[in-house]
Amino acid sequence: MVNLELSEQEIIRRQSLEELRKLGIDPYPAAKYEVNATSEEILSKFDAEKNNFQEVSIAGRIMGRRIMGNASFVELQDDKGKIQVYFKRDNICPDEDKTLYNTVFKKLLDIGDIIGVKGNVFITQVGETSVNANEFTVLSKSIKPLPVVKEKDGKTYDAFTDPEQRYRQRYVDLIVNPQVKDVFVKRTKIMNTMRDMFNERGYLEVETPILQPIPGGATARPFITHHNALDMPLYLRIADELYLKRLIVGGFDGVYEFSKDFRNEGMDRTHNPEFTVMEIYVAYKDYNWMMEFTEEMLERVALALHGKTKVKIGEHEVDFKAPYRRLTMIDAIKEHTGIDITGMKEDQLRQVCKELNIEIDETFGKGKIIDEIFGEKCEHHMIQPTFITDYPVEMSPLCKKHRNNPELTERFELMVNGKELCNAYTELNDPIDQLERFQDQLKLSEKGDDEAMFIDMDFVRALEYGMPPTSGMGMGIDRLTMFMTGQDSIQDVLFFPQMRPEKKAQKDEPAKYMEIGIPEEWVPVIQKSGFQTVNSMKNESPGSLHQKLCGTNKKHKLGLQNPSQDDVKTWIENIK
RNA sequence: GACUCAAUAGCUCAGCUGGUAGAGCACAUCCCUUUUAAGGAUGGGGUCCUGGGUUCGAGUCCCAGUUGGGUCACCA
Repeated sequence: MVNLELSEQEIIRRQSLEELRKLGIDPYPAAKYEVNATSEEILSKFDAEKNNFQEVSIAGRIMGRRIMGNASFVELQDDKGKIQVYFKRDNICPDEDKTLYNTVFKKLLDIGDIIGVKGNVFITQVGETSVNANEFTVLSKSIKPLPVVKEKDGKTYDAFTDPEQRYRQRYVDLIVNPQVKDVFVKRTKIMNTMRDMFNERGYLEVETPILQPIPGGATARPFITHHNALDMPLYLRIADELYLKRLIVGGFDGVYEFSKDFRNEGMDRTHNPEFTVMEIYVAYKDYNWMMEFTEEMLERVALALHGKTKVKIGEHEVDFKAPYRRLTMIDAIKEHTGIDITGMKEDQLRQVCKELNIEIDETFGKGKIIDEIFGEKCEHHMIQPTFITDYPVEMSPLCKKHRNNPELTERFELMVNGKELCNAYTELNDPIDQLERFQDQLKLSEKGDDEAMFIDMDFVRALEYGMPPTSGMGMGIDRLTMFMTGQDSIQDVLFFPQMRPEKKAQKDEPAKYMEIGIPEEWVPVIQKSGFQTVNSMKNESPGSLHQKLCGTNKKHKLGLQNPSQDDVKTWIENIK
């Protein structure tokens, strides 16, 4: 019996699957398939005069077919791209038996199937490099139809564009939208370029705990989980800073980690609950050194990706060529508001906010107010890479005080395209100062600031043993990838962005139908007729329900013996 | 979290002022023995997101919900 939940095309493909088996062809063979060329290699290196690629073996997914009697053209897509394959009946079937071409190829294969092809490369009359197939092998039958996207001269027809489906079913997105693949290839290239540079300098890639008893190193609401054996709460890390600095204490002079961090906060175009940050710590350096290191790194990444330092981000062209402009936070505020906040007290800063029409909270400390002014009035102006330096001490509890001004810290953030891209310090290594700063955070927390940092006494103890002067930097990899690939949503640089679970339509189990006397084989028919639950039939008239069921039976040629009207009447009466 | 837009065939989308659900691609059957999104003909395919309401009658109007997008807020 046919499955009523399947669409017509799915049913046909399942039938093809059976037909293949009947012909002795395994639609899901176990054996490896030897591949000796990719579409990309063939298209870029084939030379008719050299007559190379005369015994190629390629494999991929059928993305389009043009069947014309005893000759056909297939678009075959592999990891690197697409190539046309020419199927000629008498090539595939040199003998009398033409089944392989007429039945297997023409009728039983579909768009979406994965096949292997052996043949020789040639150029068609129209001038397209193609593989002339001598034999083909079914490698995997696809029983769900793929969205068909066609293109001609760079113009795309019927593109698969629904964001919800693209993110939920990324595999489909990757198959039919090849440019999506490119973003993720670039993402990996970005990380590899950084990794290469760090390794060349002898810094060590390390791994630190994701499950942490104290979520430190940043201010953010963490995810909380529970360890059964220890019977204690654990937090998913919001940063790896405190662990990496412990490693600097331990004697590594340079450590870095590409770390998945988790923050239990809102989601939008630039925030996903889990995201990737690269953090690096280098001993005997300060934040001035780190600025040079950072601009060198970004220049190198841009060059590796694009071969040039200029990158188009939205409507702007951003140049990652070092050096970048350096501007203190106070100067940035002066530049964009005309107000010099140097040396102002909290109440004066609140007055400034009032004048500038910036809303602030009662609980805000001095540092947070300054940050608010900067965020409101300056941040979005910083299109070209700009280092903003010297943040107020209150908002940087892990950062060393400025060598010339104890109100400030030796911290910088790099702003690109109006957004923060990275954050770096001359690290605080004075254990007594560190403890005091943690205690100040506690006071902020008592004042009502729910994002103030937790105190990590073990980290303080580590500093008490002595940490060399160190500079550290953290960079959002998702955001960097967005910039470097011109995507304006974080969902487009994550393979599997977080989504609400798909809702399944509520449906009663067959047993519930059988309780009121309905034979099991009629349950799918009833559900197909629109009654997903027993209760939904309650107010239906027996005559109408009877007609609908018989109709479904007939329409789908199920061949079931129809129930009598009295049967149906009894069923409805049995519903409680 | 607020506001706003959207959800119709496997995919992309029409569907007016409420009156039997439409197209292109895909699919099937046949013809054609064939070259570039596309040869021709015919045909099948629908829980119009879900649940209520108004109405003689709802894809369409109203209310509530679900999911997604956008803007804002929160948030580094």
